Amino acid sequence: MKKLTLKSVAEELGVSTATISNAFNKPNQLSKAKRLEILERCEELGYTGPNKAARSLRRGKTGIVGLVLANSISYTVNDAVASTFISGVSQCLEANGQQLLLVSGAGDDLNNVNDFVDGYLCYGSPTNPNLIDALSKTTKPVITVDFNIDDYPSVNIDNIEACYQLVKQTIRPDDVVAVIGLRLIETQLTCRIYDVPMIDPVTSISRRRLLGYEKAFSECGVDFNYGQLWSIPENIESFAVRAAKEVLSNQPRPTIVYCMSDLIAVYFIREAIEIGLSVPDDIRVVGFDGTNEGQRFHPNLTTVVQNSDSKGERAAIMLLKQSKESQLLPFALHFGDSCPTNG
Amino acid sequence: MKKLTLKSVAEELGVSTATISNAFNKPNQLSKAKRLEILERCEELGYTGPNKAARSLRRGKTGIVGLVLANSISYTVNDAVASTFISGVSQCLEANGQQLLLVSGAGDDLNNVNDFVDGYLCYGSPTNPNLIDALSKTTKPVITVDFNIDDYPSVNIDNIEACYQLVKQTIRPDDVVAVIGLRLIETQLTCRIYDVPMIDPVTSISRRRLLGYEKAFSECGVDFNYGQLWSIPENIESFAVRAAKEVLSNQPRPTIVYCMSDLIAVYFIREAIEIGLSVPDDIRVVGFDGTNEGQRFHPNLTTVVQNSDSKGERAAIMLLKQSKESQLLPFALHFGDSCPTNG
DNA sequence: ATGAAAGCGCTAACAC
DNA sequence: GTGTTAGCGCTTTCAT
Repeated sequence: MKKLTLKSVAEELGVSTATISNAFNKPNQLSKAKRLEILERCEELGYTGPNKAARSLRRGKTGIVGLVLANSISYTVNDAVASTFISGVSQCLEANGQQLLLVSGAGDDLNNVNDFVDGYLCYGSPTNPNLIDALSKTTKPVITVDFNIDDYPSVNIDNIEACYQLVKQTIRPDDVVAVIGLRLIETQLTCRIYDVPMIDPVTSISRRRLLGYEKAFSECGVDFNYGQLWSIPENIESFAVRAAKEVLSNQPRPTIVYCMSDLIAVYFIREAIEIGLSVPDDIRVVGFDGTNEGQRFHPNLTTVVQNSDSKGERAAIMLLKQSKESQLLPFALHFGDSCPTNG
Repeated sequence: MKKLTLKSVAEELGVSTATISNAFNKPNQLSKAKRLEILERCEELGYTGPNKAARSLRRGKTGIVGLVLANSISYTVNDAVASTFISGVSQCLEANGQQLLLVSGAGDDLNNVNDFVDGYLCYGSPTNPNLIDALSKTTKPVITVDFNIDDYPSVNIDNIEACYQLVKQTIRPDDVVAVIGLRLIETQLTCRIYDVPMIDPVTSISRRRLLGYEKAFSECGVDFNYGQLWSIPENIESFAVRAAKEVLSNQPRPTIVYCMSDLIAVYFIREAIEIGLSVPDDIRVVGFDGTNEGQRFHPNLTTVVQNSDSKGERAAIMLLKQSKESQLLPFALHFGDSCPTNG
């Protein structure tokens, strides 16, 4: 069987390549009858239409969107919040006939993908800073989410305000506080943060959350210093459990713990129960994200519900519409059994 | 700034296009000195190397692998088991410099992706049967996972045997049994299955699991008919909760429930506890998959642990190595608190 | 070791 | 309405 190309098919049917191309791409450039006949004969031959790779070379559009993640793909797809974001993105892309290429945030550059994508969505600051550089240099459109690069349009929630409100509505004057953050510093360690310089707030969503907590602590007259602040490098069991154990064994033991993800909160509660504490009676625990698991969990988490899928959808729409205006999305506080309001 | 192409750069440097190409692709086709000089000048100009899309047109390889999912992307990335599979795939692909393109199992065809990928990984039978057709017709290599298409190499676990063993080690002679399956029939409904024809075992992993349960029920002399069999269309809360409620309100109430996913089991237990039952004292619950959440959950699930990430890794390796031999991967039974062994 | 030229498969501009 | 042709950016013979 000979290779099926526009050219070979055109020869076979005795018409020019342009006519075949038009039959597939520009219906009103030729008579309906001829068009239908061509399409039918093509189907007989097994020709499913012009080669998309070649078309993209000519047109300069591939129909593929690159989604640059903060971390490796393998880590990211197992994170409930990120998955929900991807879900929103893909919903929009599927509806618009665009394809989704996942790009690791741990890669060195965009060389292997840049020529295949029409634009980028970036979900969180890539761990490899080279990528930020590559993104700020590319000629393709870029939308950032949960962080910013240069003047690219972005999608965010007001993390500072969310955390501020969360503390305001849960803290009590005599509380001993602990905070478990996520990627507050660039390290692969679970550790307490004393006077280490943290990632800047523009890049780091966690840093912004911390600013919100701190503002409320200070307004409420609650002691908080960086000996009460832990950071874990990734949102996974091993790090979360380790941090939980450290926090729980600290003296005086905290009476309320603010976790920068629901997953951290879930593991924290598990560890607290393990050593015989009652949540929320002995220790109150607050999450962040509003994941399904946090709601399935017992006790159900007090948390900030952010709609990660609509974040994804918005970002994708912005990219497809070439919108230049950044968006600030709403959030909602949810008060579950892990920490009642102070109201 | 003029456009940077192999040609424009070659002119700029006063050498031929082939030389530039060789400098990037075939180091030993030219002197080290010249090569280094060219690379340096290219970097100065901001030329990062030959356009990958054009290269792929010429070479016929893109470095992109298509991962065809059973369902929509948005559904799949939120499924813990599927995410773990994707994780394994991406780990292998990242290590080999390949890119990952996610393809919805609900799409009509592969036309928009086929020319951009070097081959396909298929995780579960696509809901749109057109895709199975498209896959069996493509000239690109295909590896299937958890199901089979024609003679393409595949990766599976022995679902029949796993379920057979699971029942054998948990069932008691006087048990009243219920089974909650996943996609046993093609419908969007949660329902009991009486005499509806189910999807065939070659395509359906759930059907094979059912065969394993049934074999053990029958060997153990436990009654089981399709009035005790429910099916839900997707592995999500709404369907799982509905099925759980139906099962729990059935008379006589089951004493043991086999769920075809850990997620179903988790929701089932939640519902059981909700109506005042004790797990495992009043009702025993068995899952399938061995997800992290199932182990975080209280009570910890009895389940079949399948290593979804190594499944993904194996499948990806097979595709990259062009291996033609199908693989059967091991599984392990885990006995948690949701259902003790009968031994 | 380097350069010239063909062509991967297609689309857009223009000619008829 | 249909055909001819240039060229998207590259790699690969084949000469030199």
